Amino acid sequence: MEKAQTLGVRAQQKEKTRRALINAAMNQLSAETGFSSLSLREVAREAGIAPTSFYRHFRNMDELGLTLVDECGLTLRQLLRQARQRIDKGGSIIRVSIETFMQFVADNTAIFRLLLQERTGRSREFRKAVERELEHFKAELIEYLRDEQGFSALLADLQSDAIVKIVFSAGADCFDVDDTQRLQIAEQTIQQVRLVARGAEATRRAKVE
Amino acid sequence: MEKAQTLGVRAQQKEKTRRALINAAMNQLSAETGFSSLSLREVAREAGIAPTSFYRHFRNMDELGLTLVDECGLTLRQLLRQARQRIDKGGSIIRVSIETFMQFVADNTAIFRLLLQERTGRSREFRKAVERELEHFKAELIEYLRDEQGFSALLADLQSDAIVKIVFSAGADCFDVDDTQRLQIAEQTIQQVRLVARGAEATRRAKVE
DNA sequence: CAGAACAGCTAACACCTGTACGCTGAATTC
DNA sequence: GAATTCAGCGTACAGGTGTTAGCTGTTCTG
Repeated sequence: MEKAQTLGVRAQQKEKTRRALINAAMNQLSAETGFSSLSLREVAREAGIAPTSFYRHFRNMDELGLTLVDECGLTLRQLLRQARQRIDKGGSIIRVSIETFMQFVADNTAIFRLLLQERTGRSREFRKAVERELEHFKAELIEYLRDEQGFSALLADLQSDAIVKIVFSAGADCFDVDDTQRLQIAEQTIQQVRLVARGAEATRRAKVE
Repeated sequence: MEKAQTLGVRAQQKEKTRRALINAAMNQLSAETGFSSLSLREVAREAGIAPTSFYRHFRNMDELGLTLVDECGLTLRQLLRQARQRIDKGGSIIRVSIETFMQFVADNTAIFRLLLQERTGRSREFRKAVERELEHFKAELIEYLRDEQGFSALLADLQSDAIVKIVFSAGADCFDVDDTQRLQIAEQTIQQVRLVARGAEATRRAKVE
């Protein structure tokens, strides 16, 4: 709204169809097909524009894909940051974070699948982009473990890397699963993260003594 | 050899071109493209047969893909089982298993990528197939933790699930990486698995007391 | 208000895709 | 040795793909 007025009718409209393209891509992703086998023409069709008009917004499909990856990571991180603020009113940080994460996966299955899928597939550029997102999570977790929990830099790194791996893998487990099963997975993941935390704690003690 | 004689010239030749198709698919996988965007025609071309002859061996590309997944899981499991036997002559089971695993990933990058990629993508049937492979690993690990290490069923399950997640995620980290970096990743993974093991140990103690 | 900018369009291109059909020649069977 | 089986082939079709070139009408700019 506020930006729209300063943007002019034209740019406003352009942004609108850009969103339409992004949404169309996300919709087609939620079907059975992966991003790599989805076509410029079909995306354009669903967005309601001519195939050739696609190029007014993205140089090719890959550019659209990278946009999707960026957006997905961004919104997920925002969500988790909000969740962490809610913790100050009491509650386990592990539990709240993981439950938030799982809720995100359930709500945005298609786009989260893109994230996980392109982590191992497609072009190197895609993989780098996803890895960058995972690094963001890891970095925030490291900061927390070091500053709030007093872990050494090395142990914080090792620990958070393991946790990110466990949590994102658990996210992948949620794809073909109903709500109650998802809650079970969340519960299991919480316990696993606690396992790691406990191991790190034990390691710290062993080194201090 | 021994089977070839009883198999007849004809069946022998058929098996040969079947392998050619499988190898062709693996080769094309090692390029940049994922399995979903790889075409029957190109695979047939690389295998040196006419496109239509493909159907003499597989009903469609998906059937070929599932074959690939099965084979990959099978050889990896055999490798790990061999590794575990070598352990009896001394050496940490964690270290030997993970180093074997990482070596496999380095040698069979293309097909391992298929495994990880189809875990989150494509048809439900593919995902189920990959999940089945992961379950096999988990099951063997559970057995070891329960019988040899004396963990409770619940704790063994929790622990091995976490370990499989960590190790396979680490495998994904090896894609765009040279040999020395891969060794670093292996080292880090070993420490992380030990973290989990230590956490599980601490949990067991806490429950006993 | 004239002129530039530009999102979106249509038409057309060269190419690739999966698959149906029917044939051929060698291996197999009886 | 005649009959059958069947892996592999060539042809052909209908439909999809990305991308180029050039037009149109609206919005923005000076």
